[in-house]
Amino acid sequence: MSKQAASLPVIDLTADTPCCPPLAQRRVPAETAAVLAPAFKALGDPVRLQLMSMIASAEGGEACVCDLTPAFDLTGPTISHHLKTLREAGLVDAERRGTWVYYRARPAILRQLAALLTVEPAAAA
Amino acid sequence: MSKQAASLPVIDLTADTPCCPPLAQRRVPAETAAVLAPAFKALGDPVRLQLMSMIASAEGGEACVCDLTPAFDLTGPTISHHLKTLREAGLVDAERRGTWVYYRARPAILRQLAALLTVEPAAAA
DNA sequence: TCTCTGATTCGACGGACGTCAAGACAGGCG
DNA sequence: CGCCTGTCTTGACGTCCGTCGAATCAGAGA
Repeated sequence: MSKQAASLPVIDLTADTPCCPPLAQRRVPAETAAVLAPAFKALGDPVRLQLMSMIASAEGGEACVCDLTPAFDLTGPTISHHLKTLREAGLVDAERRGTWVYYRARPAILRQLAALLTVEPAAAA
Repeated sequence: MSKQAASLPVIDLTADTPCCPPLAQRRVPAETAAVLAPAFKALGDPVRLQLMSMIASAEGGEACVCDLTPAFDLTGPTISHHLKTLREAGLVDAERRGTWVYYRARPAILRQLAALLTVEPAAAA
């Protein structure tokens, strides 16, 4: 899914307006599923889930690769690969400032994913 | 039948009490990531995302495999395989009634995943 | 009991994924 | 300029994933 944005029906994941009602409310159309599934897939790895959390919860809203890498028993290239996956899924943004590269979360898509998974508190009681 | 908990550090995904603060609020520990990542991974396929939605949004809260299968251009065994994946991820429950098998969503884990992805409306503006 | 239908399991195949070592690129500093 | 540090890309390897056809299992009904 490296070229996920290249030829798929585009849904603007950066928009602040939610594109989709909750998954449990209306059946998710195939095009929506094709666009959002890669984002869930990107979160479907323990390392990437932790990376995402470290970035999103970092002070100032951004985290340096140099702080991320030593938190795992993995090589630099592997962490870089996971960060690229998160980037291509639209979950984070990267910016180089001098020697270091900083990653920043994209809250809009996180909100969309959360909205999709939302279930009414009493819906299943 | 959810064997997903076979050898992992157990977090009770069926509990109604949320186990985790939002991903953007506190760094997700490795054990939590190891438990929740498989659930995201299970949703990381367009077919399973649609299956999940069809089940969760079905009237009566449950859907028959016989209604699910013809909605895709896939063979029965393939759909069955995807349903098994959702089952092992703890996202759905299956029950056989006579000839047919019915699937039902597990709202508790959906709520946990949604809670994990929650970001404060103004937190990142 | 035998058969028919619905659903799952088994075995196999091609492709994608996670990981690493080695090399390339970018920017700061003598 | 040349070196050093930090990050990314490349190429490779083994494993897991999505899909199918064929076989198997579970109930219903004649």
